[in-house]
Amino acid sequence: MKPDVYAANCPTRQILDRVGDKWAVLILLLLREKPMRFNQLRRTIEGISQKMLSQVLKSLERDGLIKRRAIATVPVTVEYSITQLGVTLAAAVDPLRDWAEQNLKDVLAAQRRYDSQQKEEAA
Amino acid sequence: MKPDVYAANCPTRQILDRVGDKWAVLILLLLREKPMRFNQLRRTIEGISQKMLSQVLKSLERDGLIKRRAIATVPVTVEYSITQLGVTLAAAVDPLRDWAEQNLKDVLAAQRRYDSQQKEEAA
DNA sequence: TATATCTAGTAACTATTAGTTACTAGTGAA
DNA sequence: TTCACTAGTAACTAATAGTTACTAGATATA
Repeated sequence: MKPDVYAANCPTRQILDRVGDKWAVLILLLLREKPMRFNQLRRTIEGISQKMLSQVLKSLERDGLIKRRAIATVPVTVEYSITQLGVTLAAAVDPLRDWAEQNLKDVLAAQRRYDSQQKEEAA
Repeated sequence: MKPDVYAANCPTRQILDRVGDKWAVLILLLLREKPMRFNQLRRTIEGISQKMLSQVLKSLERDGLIKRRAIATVPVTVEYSITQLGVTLAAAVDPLRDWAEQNLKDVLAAQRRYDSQQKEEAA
């Protein structure tokens, strides 16, 4: 049976929503490079708050995309790393990032066209 | 110069955010199949409200991913269709949808594992 | 000896966004 | 006469995102 992403109860849609999380994707791509600690992630990802980082890490761990390892140092450090499942998701995100980089100019141009059109109509 | 998606001001991140929009992706994939009217979209995509549909259609049009065409019928009908740029974005989203369909079981299993683990620790 | 900094978060609060519901106006059908 | 259809918009509420202050124990700095 083929899943219908347009049905509200479709679980595939839940996963698309999760990928839609702006921070989740960034964290996943970062952890693919190398494991990182909490504050290390916070410093690297500009604009993320402690709360959101904590929240998103938890949900990524819940989904089996990353794993959390507490190391008995003083103070305790926690290392986050990507799982095999996470690696495959990150790979599926790559085409999207590439698209964004390649088509950024076109999108910005379209926005400018649209905005000036709107201004004209308002006048 | 390589864009840094981890920098807050990176325009590529803006595009990732837009793709992150749960409704936008669904609409894009639908319009790739065939052009559709406003209420037709609303009926097909379960759970979307008039307001969100209107909002998302507007921003997709602004980004040059879809185009809007008003047809002089009575009452006026409006047809939305995907642009060439939109087609390329939809293609970049495909691997993601495929990933979701293929790995849904693993993700749900990971969630169950995590949740029962948490319950244990709470007890 | 105080003071600041580091660790990984949590709690309380505010701001922003998502979603709900009712409404527009003109026409055709039951 | 009342309902349904078209494509939205406006006002409101609910949910989520983001901000800020705080925890506790140790180490470095002045």
